[in-house]
Amino acid sequence: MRLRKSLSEGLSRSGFAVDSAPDGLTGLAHALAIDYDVIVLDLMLPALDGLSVLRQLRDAGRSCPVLILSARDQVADRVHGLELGADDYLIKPFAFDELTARLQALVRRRYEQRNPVLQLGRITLNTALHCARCESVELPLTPNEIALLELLALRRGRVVSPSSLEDHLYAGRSAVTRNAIEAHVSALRRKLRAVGEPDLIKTRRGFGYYIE
Amino acid sequence: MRLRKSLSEGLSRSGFAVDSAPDGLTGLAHALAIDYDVIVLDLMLPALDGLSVLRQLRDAGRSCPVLILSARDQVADRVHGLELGADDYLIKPFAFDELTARLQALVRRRYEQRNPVLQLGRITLNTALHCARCESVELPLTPNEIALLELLALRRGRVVSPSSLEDHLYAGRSAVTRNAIEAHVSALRRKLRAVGEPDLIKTRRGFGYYIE
DNA sequence: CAGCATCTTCAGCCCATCCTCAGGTTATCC
DNA sequence: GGATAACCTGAGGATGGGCTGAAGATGCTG
Repeated sequence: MRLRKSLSEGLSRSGFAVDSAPDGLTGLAHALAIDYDVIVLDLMLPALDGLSVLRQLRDAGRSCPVLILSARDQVADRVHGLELGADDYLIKPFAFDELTARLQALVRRRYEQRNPVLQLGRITLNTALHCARCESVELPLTPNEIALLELLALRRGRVVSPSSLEDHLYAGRSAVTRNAIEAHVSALRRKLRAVGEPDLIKTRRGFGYYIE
Repeated sequence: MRLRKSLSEGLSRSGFAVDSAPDGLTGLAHALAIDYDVIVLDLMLPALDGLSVLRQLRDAGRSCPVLILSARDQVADRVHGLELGADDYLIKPFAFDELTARLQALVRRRYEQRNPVLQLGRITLNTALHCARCESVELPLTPNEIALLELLALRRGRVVSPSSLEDHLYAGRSAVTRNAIEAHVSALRRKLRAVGEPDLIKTRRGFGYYIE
């Protein structure tokens, strides 16, 4: 395909080390074998379409940043791609400079560990869309509840103190009772319990809350 | 510049491996190329001022700890620096010991963030989760007991005085009997004994407690 | 302005945790 | 080896941290 060849050459000239694959199946195989800094994924692919590649990549637990290339009329697919955990997209035809700029941004972001999709047990948390799903059922969380869940998820494996949670939820604004955080955690837990994840958020008495 | 040279030499003598740069531009280049443990940043620099160096460093996603050196009248800059993500600051002129102490604190904090797990004999202590395990069995420690264990573990190899332990456990709050610490050590030892580590915490009569 | 969703506070409950006391044990010093 | 101070430890009442349901406060939307 002409686009693939010219992309490869252009990106190489821009300083990227490029691997390219002629179809979805080989691409997926590469992506599973090698931990790339970033993946450019065309939605129109032979052998296995782009969205399936993305889904299988994410199902395998890979968090590598993915930029989708789509035609102007593939709006639904694009949205679907973002929900599946794509990180960015470009509409064909695009300016080459735009592509390199976005790829660089994605690579940079990767090192800040900001993959927007986090898997927490059976819960999938998308920090870009600010929504949480349990096996494709969306949880009806309020803004503060989502914010809490994201704060804990992004720091998973560490205990987060209530005061730190306060700082992030009410950045600078008026002081609230310590109980406000507790109330939100309580509500959040109730909703998690309803979908069968009662122990996602744990308490470490005297220190704060944590996940995992 | 005299300050730079004497700082370099002093820190080297104190056991730090030091790189130094004559101006902001070279400093930034070094900082982007190498993942330093900690950066000492003078706000008054030729070629590129300290705050710009800091901003560009953070924009590039680098989280390396930064200690700012500023003159007494640069209050606004100092505040701005902390907002940009500096971790500590010192006002010139400063005591050299103060600098090394703070740098060590920053390095230790960074180390703890990256590697929050300490191994003490058969006990694994996770300072991020504030929990202790003995061969994957979690010890049922109370907040004060965990805090005590962490304090001793992070200073292992040196004796920690009861008053220093008090300071950390009851930061500023009401004074308690000296016996309170003893009681907690006692409880902690009992739980360690129960998993077969009876001699982890030792007493140096007249000075305090220590590990190892 | 009414209706709705969300946020915050209140109050009460439960129970893990704390601190102190009192008496026992060990090290240190002469 | 005995006196003394430092340290240890078990027990129990008091404390307060954390949870939760309900209700008032706030703010957004149509």
